Amino acid sequence: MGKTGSSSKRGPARGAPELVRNVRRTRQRILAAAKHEFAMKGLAGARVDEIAARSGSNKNMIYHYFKSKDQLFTAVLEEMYETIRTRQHDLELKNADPIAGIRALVEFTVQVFEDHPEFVNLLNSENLAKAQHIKRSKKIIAMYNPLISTITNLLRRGADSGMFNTRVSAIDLYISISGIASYYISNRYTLSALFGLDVNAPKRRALHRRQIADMIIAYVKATDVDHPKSSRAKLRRLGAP
Amino acid sequence: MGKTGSSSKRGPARGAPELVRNVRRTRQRILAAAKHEFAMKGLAGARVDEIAARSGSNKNMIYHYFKSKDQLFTAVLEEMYETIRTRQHDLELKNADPIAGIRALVEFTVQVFEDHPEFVNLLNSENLAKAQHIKRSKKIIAMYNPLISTITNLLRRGADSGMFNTRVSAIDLYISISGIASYYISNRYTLSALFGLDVNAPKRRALHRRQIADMIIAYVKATDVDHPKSSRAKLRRLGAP
Amino acid sequence: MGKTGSSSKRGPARGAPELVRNVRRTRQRILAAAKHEFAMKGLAGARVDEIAARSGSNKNMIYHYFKSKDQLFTAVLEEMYETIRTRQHDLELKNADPIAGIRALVEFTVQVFEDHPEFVNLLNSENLAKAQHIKRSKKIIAMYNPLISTITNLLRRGADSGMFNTRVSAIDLYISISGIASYYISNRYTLSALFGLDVNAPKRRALHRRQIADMIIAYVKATDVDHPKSSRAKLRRLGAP
Amino acid sequence: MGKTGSSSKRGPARGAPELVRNVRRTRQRILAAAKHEFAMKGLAGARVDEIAARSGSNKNMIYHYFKSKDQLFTAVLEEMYETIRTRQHDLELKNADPIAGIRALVEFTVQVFEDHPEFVNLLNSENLAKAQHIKRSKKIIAMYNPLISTITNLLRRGADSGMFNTRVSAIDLYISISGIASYYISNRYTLSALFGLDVNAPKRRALHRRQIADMIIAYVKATDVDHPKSSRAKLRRLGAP
DNA sequence: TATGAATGAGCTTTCATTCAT
DNA sequence: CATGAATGAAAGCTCATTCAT
Repeated sequence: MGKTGSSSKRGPARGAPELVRNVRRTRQRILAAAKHEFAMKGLAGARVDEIAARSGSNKNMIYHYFKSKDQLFTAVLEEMYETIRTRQHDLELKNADPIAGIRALVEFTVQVFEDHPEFVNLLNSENLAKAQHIKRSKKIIAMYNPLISTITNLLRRGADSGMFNTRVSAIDLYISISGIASYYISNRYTLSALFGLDVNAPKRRALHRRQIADMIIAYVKATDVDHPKSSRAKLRRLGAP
Repeated sequence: MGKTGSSSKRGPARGAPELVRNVRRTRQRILAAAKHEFAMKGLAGARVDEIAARSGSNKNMIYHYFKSKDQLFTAVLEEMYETIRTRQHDLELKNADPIAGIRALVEFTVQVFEDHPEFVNLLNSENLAKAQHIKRSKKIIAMYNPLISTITNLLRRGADSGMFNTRVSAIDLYISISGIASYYISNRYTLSALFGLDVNAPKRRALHRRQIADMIIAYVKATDVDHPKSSRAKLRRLGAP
Repeated sequence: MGKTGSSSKRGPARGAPELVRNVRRTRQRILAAAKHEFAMKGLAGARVDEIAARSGSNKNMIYHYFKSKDQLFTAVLEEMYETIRTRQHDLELKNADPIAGIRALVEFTVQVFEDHPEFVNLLNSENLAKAQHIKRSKKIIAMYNPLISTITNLLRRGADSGMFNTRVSAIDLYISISGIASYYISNRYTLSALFGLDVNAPKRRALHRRQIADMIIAYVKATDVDHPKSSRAKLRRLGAP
Repeated sequence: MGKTGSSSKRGPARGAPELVRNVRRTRQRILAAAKHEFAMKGLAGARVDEIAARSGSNKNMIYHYFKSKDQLFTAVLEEMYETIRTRQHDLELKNADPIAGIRALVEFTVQVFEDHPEFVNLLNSENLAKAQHIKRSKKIIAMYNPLISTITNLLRRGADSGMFNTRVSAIDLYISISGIASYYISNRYTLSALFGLDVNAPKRRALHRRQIADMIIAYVKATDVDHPKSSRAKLRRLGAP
C-alpha cells in the first residue's frame, strides 16, 4: 500500500531521501515514546493512545509501522539490546590489569543501568511475558553479547597470573553483577519505602557501586572458600518449609 | 458451591465458627488466587474475572472483601511481607559461627525466593507502581524486618573475632544478597533465552546459590581492598555517553 | 438467633403483641428510610443497601416485608397518600367564608408540600414510572380524595353567593394549586441556579405563597374573562415549530 | 452502519465537510438518543447501552464525544436550554396589548412544554441532582433568559395603562406560569390514575391552557386583594403538624 | 425473626485495533 | 504519509436479589 512510484533514489530530486528521513524520524519518535510508556507502566499497563500522543503522532502510524502493541514492544526491546550491545562493544579491557579490569567491568555495568533505568523495567516486563518477545525476535537472538568473551578473557588472564581462583564462570559472574546492579535500581521504591531511606541518593549509590566492585573482586580473588557442610547441619532448619 | 463436606449439623454444635471459617476461607482463597494472577500478569495485566474464577468465588465477593483491585493487591503484598517476616523470624543465627552464619543467611534468602518465585514478580509490580501500595499500608510499614538486626549482630561478631572487615553495612549486604537471589529468579526467562541455557535447572541453581554465598563471604572477609583510582583512569571511557 | 422462648414478660402471655410491635417498628423504620432514599435519589437511583443501612436493619428484612424494590416503593407511595389523605381530612372548610376558604385551601396545600418536600420527588419518580405503582395499588386507588368535595362545596357556595364565577372546575383548580405549590419546591434547585437567587429563602417562600392565594382568588372571582381570539392571531407565531 | 444514501462522491467536491457533517450528525444523534433515554428513565435509570443502540452508534463514541454519562446529561440540558432560549427569543410581545400579551405569553409557555414534554422530565432529573450539572455548565449559566425582560416590560406597560396592579414580580409570574404548565405535564400519569380520567386528552388540555391564562390575567388585573388575617385565624389549624 | 455471605446480571468505562478518507 | 472516526470485546465495579443458618 502506497510505497509505489516516485522513489527514484539519485537524481536531482531530493524529495525521496527526505521522506525516508521523515519516516525514520516518525518511527524513532514512536519508539522513544513507547520505550517511555512501557518502562513506566509495563506492557499491560501501557496505553497505545498515550504512546501516540507522546510521540506527536497517531495510533494509525503505530499500527502502520509496528503492526501491534506486542510487536512494538519487541521493537523497543530490540533497540534496548542494540544499545546495550553497542556500549558493551565499546568497553575495551583486553590489556587491562585483571583486578582493574574487573572493577571497570562492574563500573560499566552499573553505569549502563544508571544511564538507562528504563531498561530494568523493560526487562522485568519481558520476564513477566516469559521472554516471548525475545524468543520471536531474530534480531535479538542473533545478537552477540561481547561482554561474555571479555569477561572470559579477563578471568583467564587473572587465573593465569595467579591472582584469581579458577572456579569462576563468566556467565555466572555476569549474571551476578547485573543482578546486584539491576536490583538496586529496579527495587529502589520498595527498598526506600521499607527502610525509610532514599536509596537513590548519590552518596548511597556511589557506596553501593563500590560495594559491588569490592564484592566481585574479593570473590574472584578468594582461594580458601570453605564449604563447611557439617557445620551447616547444626543450624536450625532455616525456616524453610 | 465449594461447600465442604464436613458440615455435619450435629457434632460438637458450634454453628457460628463454621461460618466464620468460611468467611476466612473465601477471603483466603481470593487472596491466593489474586497472588497467583498478580504474579503471573502484573498489576495491570491481572484480571479480576480470572481471580474470581480461580478462587471459586465471584467478583462481588472480591469487591466486598477488598474494595478495589488496588486494595486487593495491597492485601497480597501484606500477606507476602507477613510470610517473609515470619520466616525471617524463624532464622536463628545468634550463636552461629560468623562464617557459617553468613552462609546460612544466604541459603535462607535464596530459599525464600525459590519457595516463592511469585514474590519477585509482586515486588517488581510494586516497584513499577512506585511502592504506592506499600506506602499506604500501615501494616507493612509497621512491620519490622528482623533480618537486619540478625545481620548486624552477625557482622559485629565476625568483626570482633577478627574474621570480618568492619566496613560492611547490614542493610547494603541484605540488599546485595536479595538482589542476586531475586534477579536470578526474576530474569530467568530472558537469561535463558539469551544464553540459550536453562537457568532454572537444579544444577545451575545450586551452583548459583553457592556462588552467592562464596561471594558474600569473600566480601565480608576481605581486608585488602585496593581502590586503584589511577589505573581506572587508564581505561576507556567505559562506553558511557 | 436466640430470641426464642423466654419472651413471656408479663402475666397472661403479652409476648405476641410485643413481637407485633417490633415487627411494625422494623417495617416502619424501613419505610422511613426508603422514603428518604427514594426521595433523594429517585426510584432507579435509590440503593437497597443504603435503605437497609439507614433503617438499621438489613436487606433480607426489606425483602421479607416488601418482596421487591418496586413493592417497597409502592408501600412508600401508599404511606404518602395516606398522610395526604389524613391531612386533607383534617381540613374543615364547610362553614368558612368562600374567599377565606379558598385562601385556607391554598395555605393548606402549600403547607403540606412544605412539610413534606419528599412528596414532590416521590410523585416525580412515580410519574417517570408512568404511575405503574399507583395503578397496581388497590389501597391507593380505593383512597378517596376528600379535598375535591371540599373544593366543590366551596366553589358552589361562592357561586351561589355571587362572589365566584361559575366556570371553575374543582379538579382543575386543585391541579393548578398543587401545580404551583409543587413546582416551586420541585424545581427550587434549577430555579435558584438560573436566577442566581435562593428560591428557598423564607421571605421568598412567604411571598410566593401569598401570590398563589391571590392568583387563585382573583381567578375564582373574575367574571369578565375575555378571550380575544382575534388579537391572538395578530401575534407572531409564538415560536412554536 | 447508518450511512446515508446521499453521499454522492462528485457534486460540489468538498470532501472534508462531509466528514465534519458526519461527526456532527453522530454527535447529534447521540444527543437525541440521550435526551430520549434520560427523559424516559431519569439520569440514574438511563442506560448508556440503550443510548448507544438508539443512536445507531456505539458506547465508545459516546465516551469519545462526551467523556461521561454525567457530561452527556449536561450536554442534553444545554441543548434543552438552548432550545428554550431560542424559542423565547422568537416571542415578540413588545407592542402587544398587555392583556393579549399575557395570554400570548401563557400560550407560548404551555406550547413549549407541550412540544417538548421531555423537558419537564429532564428538569425533574436535574433537580433531583440538585442542579449540579447546570451549576457546572458555563454555557447554561451564561445563557440569558429573554423572557424575563419581556414579562417585565409587559407588566410595566400594563401597570402604566392602569390595567394591571403593580405588585406583580416578573420572575414570580414566570415561575407560576411555568409551574402550572409543567406540573400538568409532569404529573399527568398520577393525576390520570388518581382521578380516573385522561388528563392528556386534547379537550382537557385546551381547557387547562385557557384556565391558566384566565388565572394569570385575573391575577395581574386584580386590585382589591384582601388579606383577611383575622378570618384566617378562625380556621382550623389546617392539619399542619 | 434476623443475619451476612453469596450470586449473576448488568452497569459505566476503557482499550487495542480497524475503516475510510 | 497521515488522520480521526468507528468498533466490539472486555475491563473494573455495582446492584437487586437469594441462600443458608
